[in-house]
Amino acid sequence: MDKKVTIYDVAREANVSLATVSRVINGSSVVKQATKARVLEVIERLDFKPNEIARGLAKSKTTTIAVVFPQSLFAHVKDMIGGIGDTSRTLKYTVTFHTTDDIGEDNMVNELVEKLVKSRADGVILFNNEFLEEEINQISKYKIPIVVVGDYMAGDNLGSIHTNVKQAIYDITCERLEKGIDDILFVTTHQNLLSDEEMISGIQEAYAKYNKTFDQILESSSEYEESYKQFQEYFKTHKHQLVIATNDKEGVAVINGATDNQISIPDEMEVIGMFNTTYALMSKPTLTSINIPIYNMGALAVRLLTKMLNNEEIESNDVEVKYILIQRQSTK
Amino acid sequence: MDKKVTIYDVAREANVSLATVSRVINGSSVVKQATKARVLEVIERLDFKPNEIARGLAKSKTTTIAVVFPQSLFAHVKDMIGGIGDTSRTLKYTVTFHTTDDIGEDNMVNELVEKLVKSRADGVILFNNEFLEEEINQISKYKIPIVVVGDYMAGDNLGSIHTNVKQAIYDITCERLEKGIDDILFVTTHQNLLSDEEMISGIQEAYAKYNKTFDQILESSSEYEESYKQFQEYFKTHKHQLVIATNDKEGVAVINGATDNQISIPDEMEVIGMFNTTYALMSKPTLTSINIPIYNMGALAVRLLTKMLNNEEIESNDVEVKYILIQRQSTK
DNA sequence: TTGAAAGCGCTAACAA
DNA sequence: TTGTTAGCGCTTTCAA
Repeated sequence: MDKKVTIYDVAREANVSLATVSRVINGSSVVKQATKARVLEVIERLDFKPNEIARGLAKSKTTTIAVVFPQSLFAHVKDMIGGIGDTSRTLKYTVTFHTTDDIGEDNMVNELVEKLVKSRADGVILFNNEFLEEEINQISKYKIPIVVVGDYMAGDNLGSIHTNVKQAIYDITCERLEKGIDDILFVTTHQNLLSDEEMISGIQEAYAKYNKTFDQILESSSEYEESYKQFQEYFKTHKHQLVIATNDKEGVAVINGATDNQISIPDEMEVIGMFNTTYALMSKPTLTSINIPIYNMGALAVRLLTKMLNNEEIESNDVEVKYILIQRQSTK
Repeated sequence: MDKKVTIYDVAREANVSLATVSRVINGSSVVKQATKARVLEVIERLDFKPNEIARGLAKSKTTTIAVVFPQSLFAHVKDMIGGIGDTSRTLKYTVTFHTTDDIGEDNMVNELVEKLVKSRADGVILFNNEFLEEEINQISKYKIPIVVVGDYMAGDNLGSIHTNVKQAIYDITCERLEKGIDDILFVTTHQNLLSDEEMISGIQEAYAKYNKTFDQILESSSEYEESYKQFQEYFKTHKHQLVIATNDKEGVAVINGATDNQISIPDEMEVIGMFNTTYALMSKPTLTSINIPIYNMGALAVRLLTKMLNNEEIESNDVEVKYILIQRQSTK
């Protein structure tokens, strides 16, 4: 076990050429059964594990996909990692993770691309974030296939997995406006997996339909503690009929902040969160939330990307997944 | 940009041998300034990015570290990823992620090791889990350095980052026993980042010190929804003076389950969670929790591993990090 | 200070 | 069905 055993060792021991060994480990069908058996026996006996690096060099393919995301999006990416991990495992791809700061130092994107290119990842999965466009531009130069999660995107060597949040928000808003409820607050944070611009335009279009204009947007911290404090203050002097938050953590902060000010939820004020995370289950009252199939988005991203890599048939390189509104106690 | 530019292209363009180019990109000091400048200019102009795969093959080093964890531990690993990502980024290491099932199929560990060995990762970071021993045994055979997070471990090519939870639990328990509080319930889940055996022995030793025996242990689901239901039932017929949970999610489930049964916290029952996560801030009352510096543990794991890889001086390959009890409303 | 050349461990024509 | 051989793109002696 001391010296790494190579394909040469196997070849010598099995009395065949290394080409034959290579054929065996790559499942070529031309090898005679007897030879194959002999080679396999030797591989087993010597505990030979083909060096993926050497193979990568020879084939100019690494069967590696790079996943890139800003730290702040981690909470969302987290649930996706299950889907990404499982799928890439069954598809025999290795995944490398690259996190970026949120600070957005000037050369951050450059550094990232440098690393991606050097590592010769076959493809990359990106998440909707404020530097997305820049990232795509840079990476595309090197013809590396990209799949973006969280925003609509399609093109050459470029696909995406997304969900129609705009529609979701539009529907919710229309439903309230229909009932005469029009004091809606939209709460967002700096970084979000799903485009908050889309969501806002969803609300706006709904308002427009009822000949009203919408402009109640509040930005809060992605740190629960901070946004909770913010809402504790905020609800001393404010109250709305409905609050829509871009994620459950904010939603819970709203519930707790409002409750501290004796605002009764959902009677006086309704709250809706997003992503249907564990957070939504913990609050009192529990939080109504838009469920986004995060795990699936991860799985689909890997699936789509590998299809692109292997030139498989692709129905659409711009995949939409369905959301569902999960009703809980924070809405009527 | 179409054909990948290689070191040959640079060499030709700069009128030097590829050895010289190699020296330049590896920062060798022997190259004449003028030559170096010329080469760098060409590198820039051609946008040459050295192929890490080829380099890996030539040097038999990949500057890659593999991080392996079971899906169920993700919630904990999540916060560590920041530390792992940041540190490996500054140290110029690439990290690959490998998740394992919790099902623990027979050959799961074998498959994992197969992948690790083939990928020629320089080192691996493992997390405390039920298959840890098996994983270590298998991986060690290939002389791949390992750092374990979450449990004490030391040896040849083996280090660890851990925290003395046993002491933490021991202290907490003693403090109560001193006051005559001896009805303590310990709540654990199937998989945990920190060894619950350690924690339990911490309680037991405290009890022993007071000539009592401890045996109130409850296993609950790692799914909040399930454990919440479990505690809603449980506290219909039970009550304790103190509940210690192996993580905040369980702690919140306890608080909510008990509160539903009109058990007043902390007056009638105290609750302590672990890891000091956002969950602990959301509950009402907020949850007292043992803060474990998760980010640092990730950073330290990478640091220790890279030291092992580069034969740097190591004070101890068994690093202990400090915990702190964060007092909140769920304890008196 | 630089260059020539032999690997690193594998794949993939091309021959046999 | 198998073997020979030329790469893949870099690092690293050894000479010059």
